[in-house]
Amino acid sequence: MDRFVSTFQNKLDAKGRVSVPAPFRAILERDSYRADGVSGVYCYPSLDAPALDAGGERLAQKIDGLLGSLPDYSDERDELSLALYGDVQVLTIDGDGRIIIPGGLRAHAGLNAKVTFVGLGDKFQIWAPERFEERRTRARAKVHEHRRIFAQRAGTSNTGIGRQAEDGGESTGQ
Amino acid sequence: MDRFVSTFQNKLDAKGRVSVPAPFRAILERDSYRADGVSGVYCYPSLDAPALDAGGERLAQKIDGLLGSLPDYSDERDELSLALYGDVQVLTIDGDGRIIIPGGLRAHAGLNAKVTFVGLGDKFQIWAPERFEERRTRARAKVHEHRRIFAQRAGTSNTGIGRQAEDGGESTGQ
DNA sequence: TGGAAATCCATGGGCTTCCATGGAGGCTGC
DNA sequence: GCAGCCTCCATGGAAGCCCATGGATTTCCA
Repeated sequence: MDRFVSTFQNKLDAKGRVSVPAPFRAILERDSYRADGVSGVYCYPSLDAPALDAGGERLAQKIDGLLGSLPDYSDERDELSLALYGDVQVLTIDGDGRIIIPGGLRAHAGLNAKVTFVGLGDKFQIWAPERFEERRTRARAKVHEHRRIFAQRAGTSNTGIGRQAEDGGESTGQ
Repeated sequence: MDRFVSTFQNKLDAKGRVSVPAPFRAILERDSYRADGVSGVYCYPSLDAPALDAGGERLAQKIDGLLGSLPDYSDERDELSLALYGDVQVLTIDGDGRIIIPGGLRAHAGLNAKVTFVGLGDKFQIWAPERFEERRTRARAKVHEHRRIFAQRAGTSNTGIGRQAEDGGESTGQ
């Protein structure tokens, strides 16, 4: 299955447009349920971070799945879908591979001139670069902390995961 | 499958007309059982909220299914069908994408100058903006309450849903 | 192997279309 | 004849579409 991986930094222009990194775009196209390949990006404020969560059909189905576990037309379901679906926006990718990030979402993530796209497997996130760096530093520290646990679980094999990340090797999309 | 998502705020004019948000309209058209694309909107007072529930063919079929699961001629079924069908109105979308909300429905939802449309997946709701904000806040709180349950159901992967929030960010369509 | 050509991609800008909104008639039924 | 409803038109702003550019990478051929 396709996975969103790696990070990219692109510019947000005066009209609020950003290029979606080409690799992400390719995944989104394959993930579209529409035969015509016209794909949208489901995007909503992250619940746990000043960032945006985004993904394709697969991500949307995941939300469906969560709500599907509640009985149809129960009060509870209505209430939860109001919060989950109500905050979602479907961003369309234009002919040049760009999306427009609406003001509300931009505000939530504190986006300015540049934005960072981070692959997270099933989905990706959109961050303001500064905030992302900060979060990344913290995350690396945590990974380091848990390194031994990973190593144990992973047995002898060496995936490289759980080692220190010091590469700095950004795969900065241009 | 198409989903109603995101929130929009439109004006109710002096004649009681409102534009149905274009994305919702597109879904309704695809969902229409009529080849000509002329679509109606099934609309009725929400059972548990000062709002209106609305949707297309799919929604109507879902209600049929719900009622069909109850025994014929049971009191339960009679009551429920009265509640569900009794107040249903089929609103027609005019050439400019607007509907007229009849007085009874308008009263139930307490609509005035502006109305908020919120997507709930299978259907959407129409709210008075103030009441909507209130409900949205409550709903978000509930999502956080449920975060653990959601995190479990979502499996190992991380949709971000159900984790702790620190935001309060808006994501209002337009 | 080195250099030229082709390709991909992010970015900028202009232009057209869409969409929400306001208002003017016209049809119909009472 | 009047009220309610529907159709049609006008408008401004936003969103989407098309084309141009320039840099980086890859391909290909001499």
